[in-house]
Amino acid sequence: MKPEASSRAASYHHGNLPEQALQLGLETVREQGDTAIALRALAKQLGVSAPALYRHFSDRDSLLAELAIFGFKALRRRLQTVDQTDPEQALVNIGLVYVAFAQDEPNLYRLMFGGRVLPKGAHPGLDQAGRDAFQVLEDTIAGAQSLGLLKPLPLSLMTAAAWSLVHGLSQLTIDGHLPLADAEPQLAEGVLGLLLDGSRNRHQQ
Amino acid sequence: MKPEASSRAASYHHGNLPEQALQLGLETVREQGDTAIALRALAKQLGVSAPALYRHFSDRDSLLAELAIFGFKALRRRLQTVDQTDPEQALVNIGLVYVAFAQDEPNLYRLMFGGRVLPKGAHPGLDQAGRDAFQVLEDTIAGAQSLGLLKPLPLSLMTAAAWSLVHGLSQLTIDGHLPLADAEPQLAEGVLGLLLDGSRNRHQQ
DNA sequence: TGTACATCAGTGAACGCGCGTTCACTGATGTAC
DNA sequence: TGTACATCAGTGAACGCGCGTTCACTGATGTAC
Repeated sequence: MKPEASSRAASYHHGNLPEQALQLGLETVREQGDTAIALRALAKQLGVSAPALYRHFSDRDSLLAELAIFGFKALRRRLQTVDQTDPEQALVNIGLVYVAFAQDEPNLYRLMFGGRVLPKGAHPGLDQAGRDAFQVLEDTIAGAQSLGLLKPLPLSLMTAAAWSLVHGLSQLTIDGHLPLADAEPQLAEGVLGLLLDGSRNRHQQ
Repeated sequence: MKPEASSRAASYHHGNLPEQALQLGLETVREQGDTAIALRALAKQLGVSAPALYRHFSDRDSLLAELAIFGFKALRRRLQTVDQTDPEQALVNIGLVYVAFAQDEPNLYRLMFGGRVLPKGAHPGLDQAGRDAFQVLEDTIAGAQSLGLLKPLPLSLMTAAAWSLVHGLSQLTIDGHLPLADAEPQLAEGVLGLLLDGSRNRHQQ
């Protein structure tokens, strides 16, 4: 058992370097974006030599990947808070929650979907975390579709449309191209409503 | 008049350094992304000293901004090629052209919408170029709306929805999260169709 | 047409910087018997 | 309970690097008269 693992750091053996490195890395990303992450600077702030980090992260990209994984897990958790009892409401709400996440965590969201950083496939854990988050969205749509609420089009098409819309709206708002949610709170709802109207099965009932 | 401006460079006075720097910068972005842009490296490749570039660009960011402006102008030009005679067809086509542009120029598109690079407002010319491109999209929607083809909702809402969708679809495909256009050519059309259906004025005629 | 001068567009050298990463190492911990 | 040993998690020093940017400068060009 680790001696007082969480409270005070041991002198030589640090005890929870990886956790603290990720924690500090997360704060750095949040405040200054992913380009501000530097292993040397991180180590210095943690009071540890730079090579020590290489015990726990094979290189800078791996640390960034772990931060992105953390982001996807957080996103997934947020998406899972959406009440699924009313499938149609759930569709709108999951979109709103998605966009709200991006707006709460702009820099983390940019890292997750940076594109420049870490080509897909380089970090299997990252790809999986992304798929896991995406899965919640897809399940919600599949649920509504199985009840006949949505057009009988391929699920992949419906989810691609929904994901594109919320992702685009997220990016454009956090980059200042469109007004933020708190500036125009009904924007996201209106936008989602348009897509939902187009996805609805009108021949039903 | 400049002596043989386009053909051969003068020995001391270069003649068209800024143009060549942008040209080479553009190639670099296209091939390696915006993070690969370095003024010193650029100067070296152009056979010129690094400080020479500072005659024409106040700093690295200004050069990046000019490349992004070029990108927005190119996008605008592409969007303007869309035939506007049938307003409804134009809506779909402008979306397809938008996404095709991003897929043809992934790294340039990422620079234009990077978010990390150059906070909005820092480069007035860049913001203007972005608005100019966006304007073509908005005009197309306004045209269709004025004919009563679309729901009588605020234009800003309709354009936000359309832009979000095409932007999101662009980003997700160029980053490998969704299949590319040539892998699944009908995806973009289907996605756009869903939004269009939701935007149509059903009480008309 | 010629000349003085301002301006423009380059130059080489240097500043100061922090970066990622590797190396050979040492101190601390865990484990088998 | 004690000891030998493997393993783990740190260390300081160094490599090699290219970066953005500033400085004082010089060569080339354009212009007024």
